[in-house]
Amino acid sequence: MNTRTAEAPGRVGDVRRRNLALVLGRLGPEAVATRADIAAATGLTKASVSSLVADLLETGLVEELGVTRAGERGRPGVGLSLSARRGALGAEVNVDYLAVGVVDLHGALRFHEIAERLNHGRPTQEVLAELAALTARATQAAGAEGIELLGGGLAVPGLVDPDRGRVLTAPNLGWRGASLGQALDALAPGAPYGVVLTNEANSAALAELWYGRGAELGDYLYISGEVGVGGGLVMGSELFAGPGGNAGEVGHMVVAPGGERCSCGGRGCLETVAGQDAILAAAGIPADAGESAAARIAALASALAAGDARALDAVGRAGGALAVAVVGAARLVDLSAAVLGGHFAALREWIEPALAAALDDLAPGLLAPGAIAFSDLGTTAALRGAAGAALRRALGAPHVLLP
Amino acid sequence: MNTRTAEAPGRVGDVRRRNLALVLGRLGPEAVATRADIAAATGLTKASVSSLVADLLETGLVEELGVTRAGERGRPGVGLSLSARRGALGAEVNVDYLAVGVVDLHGALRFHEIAERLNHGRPTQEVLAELAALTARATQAAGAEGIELLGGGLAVPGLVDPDRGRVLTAPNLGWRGASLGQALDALAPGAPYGVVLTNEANSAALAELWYGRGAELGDYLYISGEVGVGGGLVMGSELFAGPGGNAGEVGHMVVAPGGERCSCGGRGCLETVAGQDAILAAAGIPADAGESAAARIAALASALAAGDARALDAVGRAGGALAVAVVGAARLVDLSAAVLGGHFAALREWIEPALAAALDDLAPGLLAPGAIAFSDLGTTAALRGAAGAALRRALGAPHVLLP
DNA sequence: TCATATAGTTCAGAATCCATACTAATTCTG
DNA sequence: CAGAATTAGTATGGATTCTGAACTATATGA
Repeated sequence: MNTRTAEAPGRVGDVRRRNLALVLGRLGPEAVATRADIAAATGLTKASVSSLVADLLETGLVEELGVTRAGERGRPGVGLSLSARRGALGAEVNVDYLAVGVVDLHGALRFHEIAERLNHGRPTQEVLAELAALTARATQAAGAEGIELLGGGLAVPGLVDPDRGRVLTAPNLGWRGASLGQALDALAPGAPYGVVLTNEANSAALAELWYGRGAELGDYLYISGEVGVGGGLVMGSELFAGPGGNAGEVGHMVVAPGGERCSCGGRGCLETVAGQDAILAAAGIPADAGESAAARIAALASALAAGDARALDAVGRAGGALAVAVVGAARLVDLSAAVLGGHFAALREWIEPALAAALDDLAPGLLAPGAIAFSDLGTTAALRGAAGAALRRALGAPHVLLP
Repeated sequence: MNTRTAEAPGRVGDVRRRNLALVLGRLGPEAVATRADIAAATGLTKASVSSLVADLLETGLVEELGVTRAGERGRPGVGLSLSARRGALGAEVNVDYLAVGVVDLHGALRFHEIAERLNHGRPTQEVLAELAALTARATQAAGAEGIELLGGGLAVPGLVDPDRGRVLTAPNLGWRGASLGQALDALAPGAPYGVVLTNEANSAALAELWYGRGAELGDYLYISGEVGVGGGLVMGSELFAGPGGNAGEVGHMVVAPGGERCSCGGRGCLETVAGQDAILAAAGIPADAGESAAARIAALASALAAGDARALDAVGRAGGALAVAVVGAARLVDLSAAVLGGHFAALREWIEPALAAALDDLAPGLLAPGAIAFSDLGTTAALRGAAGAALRRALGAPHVLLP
């Protein structure tokens, strides 16, 4: 490697870019603050804040709300807040559905549409064309509500190269080396921050941070149970992407050294114990052609509720395997919590005790009680995360909206 | 958590601080460049580089070497290089020795002294007093060679809080909650960048990056085999410390879910299979009171060379356990290499094939051939890393040396 | 010896922040 | 109810540091 990163030189203007983002950060989602509040919180002078806010108002990201009723002495301040009239598009291609949505700067999901489709094996172009029709409706709906789209994100269940807009490999879709290129930006035409390709589990991990259980947990590992088992690491309120951008691949951590062979060629991967197919097979739920994954998980839940021994054993082993991965993450990168989504959230009632018991055996006291949370976001997680990432791009670089 | 980190506002002067460090980065260890080279490489104008270099010359971190013989047309440039007359102190307290050294800005170990001591259970104050005597000799030797010390680092085998100068827990020394405070800075009196407390494995991981096998590998997991098994993550040419500063604790990743109970209270930790005591016990090497760890490892090597079945099995299992941890790290944080130090390096001949075979079984193709390296730094690793970290502090913040 | 090429310096102009002084709008007090 | 006190926000001048263009310095080559 030895990539001596040719860092860009610092210019005088960089200071302003940084401070613009700093001020925006103080407004956060839905938070209202006056110029004086911001000056006190950031350490900038009132004069600088005034100047910065003037620029931010011009971008349209920030709105004045009028005088705040302080009830105290002195001139009341003017409330500032992120504008709910700016938003971003989120889209997801998953194995059994397409989904799109629009999220505004207050974090509200202002539009949402989901289309059940079995996408495995369908040609990339065909899927994208259908997705474009959905996003066109989303864009129109946003326009009707007075929302201007800043950018967008597309989440897919696989490894991606966001810089080149390529899906490197998405085994559960049957995609490999698909270049999306212009088709990506066409999902949100004219949006100043463009459309970025992301990994579905990574997006869901971020959605948990911004719109779910993540904020209260701090730094955590998100594990998504879908056909595959994916994940994302959130540290310091950011996704940790890793040197090559593929961090969080918990599905292929080794949790059972002498275990079964995995589709990845390895052995004893988490996916071979806790993946959808693995759990369902171990529980003896038959694979019915054409039946959706959600339906099979529901059947498993029924079996568990009825006390079926095979099912209970399968889910218990999945919980134990998750514990091995969670301990590994806690030790290796010093995480203190985990959030489980996908079928793990659906099977919470049975996964949770098994996981807790295994944690207590493998590393007692490592995680605080309550450190394992379960996602409430369901199928909107990935698209909310993808849209949220676009919004963060805007909040992190507001200067591109200035002349 | 939700620690909305009160980021400092950007000031105009920050630009210069950043650019000073940027120029220093171009000089790197031993690299020679002219002002024009630096301007071309960084994107700064010649005017800015001249001004920045003038400041850096004043700090003493940089020296002019005189005219470079270009042999080409035009005025020859003046070579610039980091000064070998600036250095930092490195010190290590380990279970069976104390060690100190002085490393200069060219990366050369200019002084080195090691004192064999069995430190387990000795009072902190007593050990520090003895260490201070060693560092006093190191400081004097540095002065005699014309080296000015910028700062220092002290590495200990345990969890530390660098900000407060506290050893939280160092089980193998029997230290717990020891506040070093002023004793730390007293190791390098008057050094402008102070003395920082670090974890021994983390320091060794960095030493590998700066002075060992790390630069060629890029991003890697360092695993140190000592009485305990420690580690450090190096990504993007930096140590990844994790949210709480305790990342890299590979010794207690779970590698054998049904395995033995560990001293940490958990079960199946890497340390229970690959720690010094675990390997020696499994190999049937008796624990002789007063005998140094190095001697026992040597005895194990003899047994291995003689083909002793118990010894071979013990080391083989350690290699397999290491593979589980390495795969976990590769998946979770997208690392592509590992460096093994301590007794793993001493037992390389037997560890290496076992590890390679296990990797091929658990995750074939994940790591490139040659991705597993073994350290050559021996007992100097931690102190070189601790000194190197002090030098990097200086190179990253040269402005503190200016009036 | 002079043209050409490259290294490095000088200086004016622009961007930006801070400190200070100012204006604006509200509550409190006599 | 008028003026003092308090807080919000704006305007202005000075300091820092970058860029760009013009300049000086020192080499090679014809």
